[in-house]
Amino acid sequence: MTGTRGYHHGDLRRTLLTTAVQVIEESGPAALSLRDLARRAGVSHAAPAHHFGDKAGLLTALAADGFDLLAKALHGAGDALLDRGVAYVDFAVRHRAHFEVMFRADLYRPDAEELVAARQRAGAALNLGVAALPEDRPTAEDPQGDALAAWSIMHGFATLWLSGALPARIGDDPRAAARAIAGRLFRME
Amino acid sequence: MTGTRGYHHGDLRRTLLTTAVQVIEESGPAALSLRDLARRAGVSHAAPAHHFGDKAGLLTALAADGFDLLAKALHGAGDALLDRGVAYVDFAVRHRAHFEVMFRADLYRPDAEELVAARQRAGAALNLGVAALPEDRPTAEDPQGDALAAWSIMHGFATLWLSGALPARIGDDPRAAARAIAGRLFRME
DNA sequence: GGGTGAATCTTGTCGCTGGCAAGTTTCCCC
DNA sequence: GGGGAAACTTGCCAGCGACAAGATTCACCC
Repeated sequence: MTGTRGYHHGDLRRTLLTTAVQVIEESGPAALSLRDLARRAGVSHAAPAHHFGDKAGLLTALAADGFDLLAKALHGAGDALLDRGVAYVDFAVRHRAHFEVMFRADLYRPDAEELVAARQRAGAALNLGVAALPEDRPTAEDPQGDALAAWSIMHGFATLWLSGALPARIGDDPRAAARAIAGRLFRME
Repeated sequence: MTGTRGYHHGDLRRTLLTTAVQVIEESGPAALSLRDLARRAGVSHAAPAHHFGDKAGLLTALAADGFDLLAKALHGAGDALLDRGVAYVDFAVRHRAHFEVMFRADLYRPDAEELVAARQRAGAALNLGVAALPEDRPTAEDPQGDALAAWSIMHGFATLWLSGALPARIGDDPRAAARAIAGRLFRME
């Protein structure tokens, strides 16, 4: 299973995915090329197609990996909604390539089985944070609205951060900035 | 200046931009092709390069148009922050193609002169809404944080809406949904 | 230990794309 | 009406994604 010599690469599928993440982090999803990935892995230009079918197939697998990583990150962040919100932003910054692909449904096949399941796991992890809010908050009658508001503000901050649209005075610590912003929703803490 | 016959197209630059918007709305920015645009406009495959240099040049112009449209939409929405927030989401939904390109800096030249100016105009229109908040709100000491929080929640909601990631139960009226979400920030209204 | 089917990877090809170079036609303005 | 600039053309090249057909190796079972 290990070793990269010989006719068989040994772990080409994994290699292609991790290399794709590097390329996307450096140059964005638009710059990704299956032939370039093949060259970097030392295989022929048609080898990737065997594992993923086509480019959308590779990005589908990458997005599914991303939703699974996100679900794990959220679960590891504790129960409080604020902590989960900060973990969401932290995930977006640390796994920028995954995050950028996950929410660009035109790049992959959003109805692929593996992907739908992973996305559901991440969604469940998100909603759990809302259940930890105090029950006497003013908006307690509409927990789905609370979840959507929390998701929106953290997703928006993460997206703006990654896009480089934020002014420089924000600083370079996305976790701290996210915590300050998120605290304005509800009286979280 | 009008008329589309003859060797000179007459209004090719404008035609290419509006056609690009249609294509992006239907199939996303990744599906955009300069040669396809040229075919639809009835000109040769190299004609677009004369007006925009390359693909990034066309998208730079499209993004700049988008920031200008956004600035106008925000100014036309009244002074209240909540109304500006709803107008932001409304802009994203109505001008989906512009919006998708505007926040994908890897697709264009973010330091182009025309674009920087347009983005500044839109940013100023955004910040004006924060100035209309009541001065006795608890976070009044940090108006820039307020602006960032408001921008984040509306940008996040718009992005999630466009990406199709939201559950169907949200309904089909983005303006109403945005207003309900935004009201949770501050005691706006 | 040998054979067989499946998985993995290769080579070759096609149409499409973006970008460049060089040439042609038309417009504008003096 | 003439000259220079602007707008558009044809022709070309390398790179890409996708497909087809063939070569090599692996896994498993007798």
